[in-house]
Amino acid sequence: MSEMELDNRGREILREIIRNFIHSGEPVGSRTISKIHPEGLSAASIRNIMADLEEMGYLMQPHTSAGRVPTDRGYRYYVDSLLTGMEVPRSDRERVAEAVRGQGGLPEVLAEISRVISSITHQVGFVVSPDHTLAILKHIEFISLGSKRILAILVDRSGVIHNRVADTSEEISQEELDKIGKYLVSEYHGKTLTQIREALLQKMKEEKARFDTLLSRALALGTQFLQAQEEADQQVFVQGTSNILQQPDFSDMEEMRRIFETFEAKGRLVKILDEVVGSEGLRVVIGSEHPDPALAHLALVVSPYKVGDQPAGMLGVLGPTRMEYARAMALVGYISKLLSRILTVPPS
Amino acid sequence: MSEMELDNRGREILREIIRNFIHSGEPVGSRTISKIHPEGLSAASIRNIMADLEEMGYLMQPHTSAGRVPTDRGYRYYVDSLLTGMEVPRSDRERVAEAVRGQGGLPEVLAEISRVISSITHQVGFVVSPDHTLAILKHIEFISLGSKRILAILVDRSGVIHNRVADTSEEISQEELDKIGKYLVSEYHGKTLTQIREALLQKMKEEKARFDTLLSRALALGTQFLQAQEEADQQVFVQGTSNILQQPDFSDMEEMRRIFETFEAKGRLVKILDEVVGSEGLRVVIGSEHPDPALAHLALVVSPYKVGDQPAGMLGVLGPTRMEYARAMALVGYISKLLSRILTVPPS
DNA sequence: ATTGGCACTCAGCCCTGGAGAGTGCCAGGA
DNA sequence: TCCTGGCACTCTCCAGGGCTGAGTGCCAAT
Repeated sequence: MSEMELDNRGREILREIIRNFIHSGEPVGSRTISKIHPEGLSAASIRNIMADLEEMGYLMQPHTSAGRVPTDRGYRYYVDSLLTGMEVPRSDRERVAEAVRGQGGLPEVLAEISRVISSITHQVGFVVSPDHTLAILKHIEFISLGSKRILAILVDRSGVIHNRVADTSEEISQEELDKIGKYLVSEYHGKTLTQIREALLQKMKEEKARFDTLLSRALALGTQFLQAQEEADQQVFVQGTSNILQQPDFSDMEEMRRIFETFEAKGRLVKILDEVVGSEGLRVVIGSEHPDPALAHLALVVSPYKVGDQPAGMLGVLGPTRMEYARAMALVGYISKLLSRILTVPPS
Repeated sequence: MSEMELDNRGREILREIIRNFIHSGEPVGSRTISKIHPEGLSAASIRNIMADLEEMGYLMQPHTSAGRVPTDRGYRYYVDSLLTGMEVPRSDRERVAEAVRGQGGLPEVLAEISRVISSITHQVGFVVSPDHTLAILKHIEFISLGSKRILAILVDRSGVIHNRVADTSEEISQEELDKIGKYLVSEYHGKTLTQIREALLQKMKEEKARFDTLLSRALALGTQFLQAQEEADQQVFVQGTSNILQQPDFSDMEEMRRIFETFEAKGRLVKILDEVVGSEGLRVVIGSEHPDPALAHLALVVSPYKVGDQPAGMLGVLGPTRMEYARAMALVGYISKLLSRILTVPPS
């Protein structure tokens, strides 16, 4: 094996080194691997291979006389090519099931899921709530709060409740509001919010000339609230941030502070996640691969989940690059599939 | 001045020491104070006074040859007797006003307030949302989500929206639900949720014998949801946790972890706050005075706010005991009064 | 190609000694 | 009686030096 490609033995050694490091957190030396190695290579031979792996950028030494530590590139190779698939243990599946079965609306369930992820992996778990615009209209209701303030309550097919307050230019009576609500439901029941908004805009153009005040008000009100809804931030549930502090890998307070700041600024977090997550399938982002430097020493395992056939939200795990990738990936994959199923075919 | 009581000069010195320590974070020595002191006492005299203050438990030395540091008792005395009242600067008042004026419902405003508190004090800011049970009914609506699942939406007089999903024992049609909602509103509009619940329970006893299904269902449904509502956790908005990490006062990771855990477990946090907050007025809890050991090195400035004449929620600041008490107290007091006013006379 | 051997490097630890900050106490002065 | 200057003392902090243990890189032998 020279500098070009990784032969089979090199891969085996690399895997063993990373596995070891993930569990111990200590730089791993040639002797350690030599003892484990099935074919019984001597420490000296391992050293040669290690030197090669280092040259290729998969490993590095914290200092001259220490063992080796994986680089981000090393983890990347490990995740892409060395990882053996893993089942989610039965006990974990049960904990997830329990969280999903829980009482309360979707927000409560998502919060509970983030809690379970955090608790199983001992890392930071997160769930980003589904995109509102994909919600399918089931019921809409307008309630006058007095003097031109109107509250809109919208229920989607899976029982998620969206609400929004806005001001209108003119006073509208409660009866009229009821009628407008009924009209919108009867007309657009079963459509997604985006579809409805488009349909309303279309109709507004067509009907402009006419003077059916009820209808025009319905259109105005509907578009106004759907617009607001689209702009509303997605909710983010983050749990287990204190786990990050446990990790001995971190000692730099200033960096730590920036990480916590990122967790707190939910909007920024979603943006970062949006940048890296695809429309399909699980992604792993490791250390320096992150677009945001605040996460430069963290690894992210994230997967989108769907509502119907549209990607709607995402969930995952954040932790130090020294992370049990296999476990985290299995869990995140499992939950994202489960959640997609639940949201697509609503319970009952 | 001997061991018994603090004479005027002792108080002056103590105040100066604490002021100094709050700003520098370094143990303060006799020379430093001697230089500041208006009456021009020598360092040696200051030392004698310091020794007395230490004996009385207001100060301590981290080690023999260091300056003095306030004890929790010292801070307590400072807060109770040495603090000169302070105005909230105009610029801060404006930032608060802006947060309150913001678009969106109450939750958004409260979240924004916690953010402003954190940003002004550079500490952790928090707001606990008002107790649901004090809300005054304006509108209630039941929506069937199919197969015995029912969503209740309740709007109170200040425009806050509460919603809750629950299962019923038998299917109820949407028309019936509408009727039930209308009935409850017409009957109990303007009452608080607690009052309503009691009235309903009362009525249930009386009407037990009769067989008006609509009425009995209304009663059952109403009590069920109001019950659930009372049990619902109060929301807590916590912001600026990362500021805690900036503080050089903390270095013990394990303790830090426990603090962050406490911030994350909102329920536990509310319980702790409930224990210390009174029904009226601002409270300061310093270090070891805390009932919960997790906060043993933190200081808390907290005040309840009211809806009408009932204490409803609370808000405040959490930070190291080395905190700018005057500023924090002024700000928390100011905001709590402002919030009480807003919630009592809702912005039309 | 693999291995045992050997020299080398470096973090971690403990010890030491000097500098600096601050104290406690004492004796002299208003 | 209270205040103050002076002085010895204590203790942290830091830098330097020596030792140990872990682990490496390289070389010559198999």
